[in-house]
Amino acid sequence: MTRKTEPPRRDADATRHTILRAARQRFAADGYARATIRAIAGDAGVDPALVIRYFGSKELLFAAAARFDLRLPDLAGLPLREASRALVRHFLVRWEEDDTLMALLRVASTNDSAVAELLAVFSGQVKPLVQALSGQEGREAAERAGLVASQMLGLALTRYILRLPPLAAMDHETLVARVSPVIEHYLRGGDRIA
Amino acid sequence: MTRKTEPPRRDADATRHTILRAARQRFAADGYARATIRAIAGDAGVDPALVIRYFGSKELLFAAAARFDLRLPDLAGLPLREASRALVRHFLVRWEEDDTLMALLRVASTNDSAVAELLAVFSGQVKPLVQALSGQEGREAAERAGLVASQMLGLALTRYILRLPPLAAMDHETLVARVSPVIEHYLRGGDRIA
DNA sequence: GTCTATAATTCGATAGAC
DNA sequence: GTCTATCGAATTATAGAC
Repeated sequence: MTRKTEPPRRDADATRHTILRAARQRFAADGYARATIRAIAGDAGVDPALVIRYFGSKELLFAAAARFDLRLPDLAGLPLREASRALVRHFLVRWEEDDTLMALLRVASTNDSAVAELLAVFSGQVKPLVQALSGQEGREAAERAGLVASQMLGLALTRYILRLPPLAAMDHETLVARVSPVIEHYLRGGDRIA
Repeated sequence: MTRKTEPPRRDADATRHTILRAARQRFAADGYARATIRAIAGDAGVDPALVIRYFGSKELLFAAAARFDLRLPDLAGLPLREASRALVRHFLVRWEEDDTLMALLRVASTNDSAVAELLAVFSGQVKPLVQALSGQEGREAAERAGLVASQMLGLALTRYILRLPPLAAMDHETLVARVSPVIEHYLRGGDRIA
C-alpha cells in the first residue's frame, strides 16, 4: 500500500548510520569546533543540509554520535588481581576498537554534553562494577571508582591524545603489568599498597 | 631626549601582562575555539585590535600565554614515600593557584602547540625528577615518568575538568593519602606494589 | 529523500585615524 | 600607543526546488 511515487528513495536509516559513523571519526580526530558539519557530510558522502535535517543541530548530532557503552565483562567472581588485569586490558581494547571514547574525551574539554555522557558512563557502568568487586557501597565505593577512573582516563589521555612517547610506545601486556596493580590498590582501598 | 609628543602613553608592558592574564583565564575556562580574541580583549579592558598588534595572531597569543613552569621542589634527598606525598601535594597546589595548566590541558585536545608545551614540561621537568628519585635512566626512567604523568594528569582531568563528583569532593590530604602510594609504586618500578 | 542556494552569524585579521 | 571601522573567510542553519 505505502507505494506512492517516491523518487530517489535510498535507505534513510543506512544514511543516518553513515553520518553517525563519520561524525564519530571527525569528532575524535578534530574535536568539536574543528569537526565541521561540512567535513562530516563530506566523509559520509551526503549533503551538509541532510545532516541538519536528520539531527536538528550540530549539538544534537554530537549527542547522538557520542552515546557509549563500555561493555564491561562480568568480573564479579574473579580475585581482585585477575579482575584488575582484565579491566585494564578490556579498556585498552575497547578504546582502540571504537572511536567514541576518543571523541568523548577530546570534546569534554569544551562541550558539556560530552562531560555529561562521561559522567553517565562512570555512574552507570564503572561505579557498579567497583561496588561489586570491592564489596563497598556509598561514598567509599564512589571514591574508589573515581580513583580507578582517574588512572584509566589519565592513561588514555597521555597515551592516545598527548601521545607521550614512553606511554605511546608501550605494548598492552607491559601496560597491564604496570597499571593493574594500581587498579587493584584502588579497589582494595586504604592508603597502603599491599 | 626621547620626549616627542606622545599622546596616550599608558604602560605598554603592563597592557601585555593584562592581556596574557585574561587570555590564560579564557583559554582555561572555554578552550581554544570558544576563547575569542574579542572576549579576551574585553576582559583585559583593551581593544581587540591591540591583541593582534601585540602578539601577531591568536595562535601566537596562546603560545605566549601557555608557557608553564611546574616549579618542582628539590626532592632528591627524601625517601620515596615522602617524595611521593610532596609531589602529589605540590601538583594539586600548583594546579589550583595557576590557570596555565588548566588552559594547557583543555586546549591540548584540539591544539598541537598545547600538546608540545605539555610534552616539553614532561621531558624538561618531570622526567629529570623521576630520574633523580628512581636512580634509573633511559627507557626505564622514561616509562616510569610517563606512568607518573598518566596518574597526575588523570587526576587533574577527572577532578578539575570532568568534575567527577567523588574526586571533586575529596580534600587535598585524602587525595595525597590515596594517590601517593601509586606514585611511589611507579617510582620504584616493577609490577608489584610493595 | 536529497540537493541547491543562501540567509544570518561570528570571528580573525587589517588599514588607518587620532 | 590605542581605538574605529571594516574586510574576508568560515560556519551553522534555513527555505524551497526537484
